[in-house]
Amino acid sequence: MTAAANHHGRRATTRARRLERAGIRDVAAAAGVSITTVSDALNGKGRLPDETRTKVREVAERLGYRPSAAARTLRTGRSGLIGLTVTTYGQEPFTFTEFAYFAEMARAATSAALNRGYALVVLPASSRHDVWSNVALDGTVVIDPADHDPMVADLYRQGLPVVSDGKPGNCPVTAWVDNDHHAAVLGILDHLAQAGARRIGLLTGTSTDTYTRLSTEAYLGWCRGVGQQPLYEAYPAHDPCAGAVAADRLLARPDRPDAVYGLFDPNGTDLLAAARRYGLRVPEDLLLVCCSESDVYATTEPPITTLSLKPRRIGTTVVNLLIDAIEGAAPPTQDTSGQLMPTELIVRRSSQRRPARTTVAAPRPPGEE
Amino acid sequence: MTAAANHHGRRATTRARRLERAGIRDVAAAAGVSITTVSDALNGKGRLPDETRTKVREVAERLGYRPSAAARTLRTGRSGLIGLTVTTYGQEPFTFTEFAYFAEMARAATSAALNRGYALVVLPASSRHDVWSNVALDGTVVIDPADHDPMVADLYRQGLPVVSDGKPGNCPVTAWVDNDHHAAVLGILDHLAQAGARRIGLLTGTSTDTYTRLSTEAYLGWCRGVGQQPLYEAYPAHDPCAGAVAADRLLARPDRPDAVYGLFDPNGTDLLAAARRYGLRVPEDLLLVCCSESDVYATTEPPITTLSLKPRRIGTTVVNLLIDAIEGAAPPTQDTSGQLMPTELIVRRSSQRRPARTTVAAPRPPGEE
DNA sequence: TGCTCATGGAGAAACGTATCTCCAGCCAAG
DNA sequence: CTTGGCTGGAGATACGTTTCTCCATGAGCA
Repeated sequence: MTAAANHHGRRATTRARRLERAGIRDVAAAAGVSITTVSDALNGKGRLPDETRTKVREVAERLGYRPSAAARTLRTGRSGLIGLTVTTYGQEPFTFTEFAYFAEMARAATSAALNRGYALVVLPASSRHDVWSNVALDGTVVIDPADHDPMVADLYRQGLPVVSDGKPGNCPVTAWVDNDHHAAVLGILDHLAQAGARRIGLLTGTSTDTYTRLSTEAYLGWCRGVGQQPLYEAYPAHDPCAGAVAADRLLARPDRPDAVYGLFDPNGTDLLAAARRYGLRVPEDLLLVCCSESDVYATTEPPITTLSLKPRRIGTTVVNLLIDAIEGAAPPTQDTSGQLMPTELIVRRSSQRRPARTTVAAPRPPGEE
Repeated sequence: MTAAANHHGRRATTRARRLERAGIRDVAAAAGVSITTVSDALNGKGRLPDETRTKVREVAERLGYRPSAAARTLRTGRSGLIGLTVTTYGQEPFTFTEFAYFAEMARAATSAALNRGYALVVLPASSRHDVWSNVALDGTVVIDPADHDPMVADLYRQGLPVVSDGKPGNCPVTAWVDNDHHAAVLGILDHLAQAGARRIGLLTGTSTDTYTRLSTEAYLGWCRGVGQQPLYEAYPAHDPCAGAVAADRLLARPDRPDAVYGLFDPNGTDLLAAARRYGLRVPEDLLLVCCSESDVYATTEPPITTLSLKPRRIGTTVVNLLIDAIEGAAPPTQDTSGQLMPTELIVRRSSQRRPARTTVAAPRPPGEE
């Protein structure tokens, strides 16, 4: 008695109880071949004549056979699943301020993964350890890991490939990708200075993530270099209301800036509203730039110059690096390799001061134009 | 010789080859108990004194034991994974126009799933059959299923619970949730009429999805009811450029509407821009409402009245219904049960005509106020 | 003493696949 | 006639759990 027949007998007795899906054994029995042959035929392995292959495939199709992903994963050690880890504030996954960025990035990452036969699982960075351990991952993408992130360290220790979006603070990862935030900020400040700005302000965040830290440092360094007094307001970026308040505060200062760069997506509208309250015209009295992926800034009045972090490119790169690591089965190297991606400044009217069309006198005449 | 010891011996010989994670057998051996005891201790089952439980847990912790999700899934038949199926246009998952809606909905769905111990897997609705069959799902959420959706039918046939966001055209699902689009559109049209509108136009889509169809039908029905000539322009909603063109076309008509409702998120800015081109003031010359989840319409000039579909509530409901079906193990009933969720109209200045503050004469005096 | 129960825990059978090992048959070359 | 290689395919094992079944022990009770 063959194993298949044996199984079939057992299966037949329990069939009445619950609806059972056809397994590889059923296909083997129906095709009159062994399990090995079925597996080889369907997976294109082994040495089989095409005749046998097509016959097995027909039978499998007829029975509506779907291989068990769980069994395959158990056997091969590969699940085809990639974790997408997002930072959480409170109950919600991913922050409000990073919303557009995250959505674009996740979309690109999803596409890239699917193109290579993987699927993405969205997981929270903190807590819910139960969920984490319940899903078999081949690797993980971490967005904006915190300094000394315990979760990342834990994953890495388990031998799981980890690629982060954002240079990791102080935890080992297989690889990382990040924007060149330093260069981006310097570029914006130079752009504003060329447009005539003399006192450039910054709207920044209070959190310690890499993006905020690097950007603020670049700003301070630039100020030091050109001898400008730093003018900035920081607020908790995850609080959507705090941004408007901070924007107001920045423009209410006695040493009011004549240009502002806002690090977060909603800063553009917040600053525009604040400027309106103080009767400041943009760009005549106030130059504006903010970091955003949203295209609403193309249609605001006036349109606002934005810095795009190109999240699509980042999402694609991160996933491809991760899958390379998974399939290369390269043991995570000690010296983690990083990659800096360029950003894109989309110049619109809010940061361009043309020869005044009206008779308005700018706070300072554009000296270095 | 016990099975554990036997295993341990075998394991020891191969240890040198690859880094092996501790399995349940290793924990059992180290704790001096059986595999059964370890499993029971860690899962809170069986009859064990607390003493044994804590000891086993300590040993497991010390060895860094992580149960294999694949093995557990294979054994229990539950993966804790829920598919989130998104429609695709071309290569990209989820459409551009549904972007904010989808992002919010997905976020809520992710939270809801995690709260109940499940994780979400993002999957494309079309093609990539290989990826689909490679992941063990407990159930699937389908966003906006197409009429006679073959994928949904296939999933359902396999006995997998399927819950859809959007009333399914003609395919069986376990349950569905949708907004009351009919009531929403009627509410908006009444709102506009009360604000003085006499010729309400509609910016709609050319696709056949439920949302577009129901909304358009409601509009046409309303027009018939009040005896207004329908004024609408339809465009392919997945093309971001086509919207601006359609908005322009609608306002360029000889029988130009004095109020417009736009079905899609970008319609608000598109219509505002078009109105500006034609020298129409909002709301004095043109009342505006659009369906959007974006809060940028709170800060446009003027702020635009929007209809929110409350995607968060939908995402949460859909996931909870699905998990109920999964855990209730209720066999999918033939008579699929649906649920209508209310929408929310956020009234802003663009749809309100107050007693004219300036000396402007509105196209028609607000007769029915 | 003999019987019943409750307690604590061990053994072993699955779950459904991939794959390693090995065998039978056949044909050609020595 | 023997040997060796190639073809087509069968058997059996392992992946790491969960869980069903069952046994040993000791206490309580007649």
